[in-house]
Amino acid sequence: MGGTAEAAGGAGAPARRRQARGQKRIEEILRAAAEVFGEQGYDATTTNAIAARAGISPGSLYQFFANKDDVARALAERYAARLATLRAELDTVARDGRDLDELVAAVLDPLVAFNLAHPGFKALFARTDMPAGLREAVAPVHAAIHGRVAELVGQLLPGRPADEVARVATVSIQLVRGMIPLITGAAGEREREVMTGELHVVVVSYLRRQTAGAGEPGRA
Amino acid sequence: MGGTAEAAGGAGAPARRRQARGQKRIEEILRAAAEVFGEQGYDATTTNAIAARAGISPGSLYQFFANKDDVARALAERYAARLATLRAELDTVARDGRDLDELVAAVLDPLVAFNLAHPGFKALFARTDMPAGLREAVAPVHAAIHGRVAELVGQLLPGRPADEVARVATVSIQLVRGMIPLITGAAGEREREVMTGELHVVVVSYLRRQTAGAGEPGRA
DNA sequence: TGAGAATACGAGCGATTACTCGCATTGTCG
DNA sequence: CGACAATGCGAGTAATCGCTCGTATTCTCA
Repeated sequence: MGGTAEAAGGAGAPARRRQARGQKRIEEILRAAAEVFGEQGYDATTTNAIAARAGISPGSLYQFFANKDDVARALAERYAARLATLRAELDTVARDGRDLDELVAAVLDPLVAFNLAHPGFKALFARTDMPAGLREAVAPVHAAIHGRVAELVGQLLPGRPADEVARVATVSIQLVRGMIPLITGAAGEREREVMTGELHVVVVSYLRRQTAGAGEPGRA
Repeated sequence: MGGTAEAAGGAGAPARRRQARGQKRIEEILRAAAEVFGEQGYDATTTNAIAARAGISPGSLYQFFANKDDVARALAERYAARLATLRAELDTVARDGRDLDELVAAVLDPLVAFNLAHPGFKALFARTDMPAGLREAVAPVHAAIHGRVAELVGQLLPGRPADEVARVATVSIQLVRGMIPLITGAAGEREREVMTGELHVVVVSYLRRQTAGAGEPGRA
């Protein structure tokens, strides 16, 4: 989880023994990084700014992280771990034979709440064009998220071929990624709720069309 | 339209007389910028790279554009002009009382084709987090696009309050912006067609739900 | 307690980038 | 042709940024 500092080369990394102080620093750095990423975006964020926000020197940051991408990777993995705790609940809800509305709400509501609680999340995941380093850093987490969504979609569309399920999952994720900025960037609480409702409508409408068993994908 | 070079300060700009050679250079610079923006993204694109792609020196670029953002602004306006030519056709289609499928197709198909033909477009418009300079540069064009979509949505949802129409337009645009990378980044022609179909399904499903006259927006 | 490891610092290095400037060339127009 | 403006060049400049390194401090543990 916490930072692959000092050479990601898997072979002979001695893996220095962290002190409690070091673990605390890592937490502070990641918290600071999340803040600045959320405020400025990934590209505009400087490592010195992260260090300053964390109240440490630039050199200290590099005691724990190999480079800027490594900070992003660690932060992404941290987010993935937090999201993973939602998984159990989701599976439970999915197995209960509720209607689509409740199912989608059970997924979207915690997800929206997560995005509001962690402003740095969208800076790492909700971008359409990423610099190469960032893309590689978050790729595994992206894949994990897609896998989980595909599981849910698979339960929703039983008997569909795997590539179709994967496609519906990809599109669903993209819909959420596209709408999240409208929600997190909403002017007030009221507008945020309205936009969250719109996201709900969008996803439900799309999935309903899929469950309706349209034989040929795409338009008539 | 073509580049606000040399001080955007509105007052006493002498507006130098362009020679034919200069106009040609401006075209070449914008073409080069569109290419590099499309390949590298806005942040990663350097002004020197644009100049090199255009086959000119860095200094010559600044003969015509005040800075990097100014290039983006000029390119955005150029795109806006091209898109404006589609407007007349769209209005014609909209007034004919066709069904929603055809209407959406009439909007989306040229739009997808436009994105495929102009790879730099998405670098300027399909981003969720933009650096401040780029946001300001493309803001007017964004507003213009939103206005046109709102017109279409207004014809589709007669009698709805303006803020509702505006919201449906915003969401629709966001759906397209979110899905475009899936289409332009598709592996082959087949996948691209499939993803275009999915975009069509998404937008039609969403709009159908809106036209169905759901009294309260959002979820039940 | 003492030795070695982990943590901490922050000035500054090397590389990159947006942009400039002095000067040469080409076009315009009387 | 001659004067002036527009175009063109590309090495160079100032600023920024990711990251390093020498050194000082704190912690661990035998």
